[in-house]
Amino acid sequence: MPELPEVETIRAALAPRLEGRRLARVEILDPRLTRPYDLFEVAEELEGDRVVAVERRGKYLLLRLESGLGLLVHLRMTGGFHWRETTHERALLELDDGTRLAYRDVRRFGTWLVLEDAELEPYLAAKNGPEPLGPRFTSRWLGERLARRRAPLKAVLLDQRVVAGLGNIYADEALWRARLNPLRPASSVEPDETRRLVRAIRAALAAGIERQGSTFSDYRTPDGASGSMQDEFRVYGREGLPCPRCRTPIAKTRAGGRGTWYCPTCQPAT
DNA sequence: ACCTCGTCCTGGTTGC
DNA sequence: TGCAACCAGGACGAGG
Repeated sequence: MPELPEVETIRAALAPRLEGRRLARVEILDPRLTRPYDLFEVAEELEGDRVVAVERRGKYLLLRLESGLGLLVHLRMTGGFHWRETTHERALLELDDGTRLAYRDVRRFGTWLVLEDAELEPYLAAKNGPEPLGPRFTSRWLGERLARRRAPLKAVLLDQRVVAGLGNIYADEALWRARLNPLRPASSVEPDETRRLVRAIRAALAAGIERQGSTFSDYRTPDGASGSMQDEFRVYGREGLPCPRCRTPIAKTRAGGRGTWYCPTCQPAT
């Protein structure tokens, strides 16, 4: 499931080969991709437009086009781009250099949205809080958001308006690094714990980017390569295995409706 | 306003 | 061995 490190890895792989290229052909193979809008006409409109930048905001990929339009892609669970032919292709981009770029999405949760230049910023700002690796994500900001929420800490971290880009995996990994229990009410987190959490979120995501994301089911880079972050998971998916810090068996619970792994010793309930 | 839960979707895993 | 039920989860909408 692509989270910030996986989306950033995909962005970095696409940018050098997309930027400056014209979209010679745009084909939507699965109409669900653009639901609730009908993108078939817009797809035609995109043809001939030139990609000027490939950006990432939270878990969104943004293809900025010369005309001012932006193609906003959310990969959800199983979306991804592939330079080579693959299965479960839901859309195709053909570039003016003859290159074929396929959009693959087994489970079809992913979405494509085309917005005008002026609409992009308001849309992204409404969906996403600060970038966790950027200067706006401070312990003060996070502390203010946590203070007003009684939901489990992990559930609040999965709220993209609080911090953009965390998903189920990196939320668990960050909480382990910060030694915080995922089920604690968010408002119970103290200022020094919030500072630890900010550093832990940054470290967990930076490690993921460095390792080109984590591949254990579906995610691949556009070149078909696997990430290696899954070999570095401290808690995610490791029920019963020893905590890397204290050797206590990792426990599994549910938080915010999601499978949640943590160390009962390092991450005590209170 | 906040919180929880169901929904979307498919393939891999589990259990009988 | 076969097949159905279950499970995974990001975002969103319904309902409390």
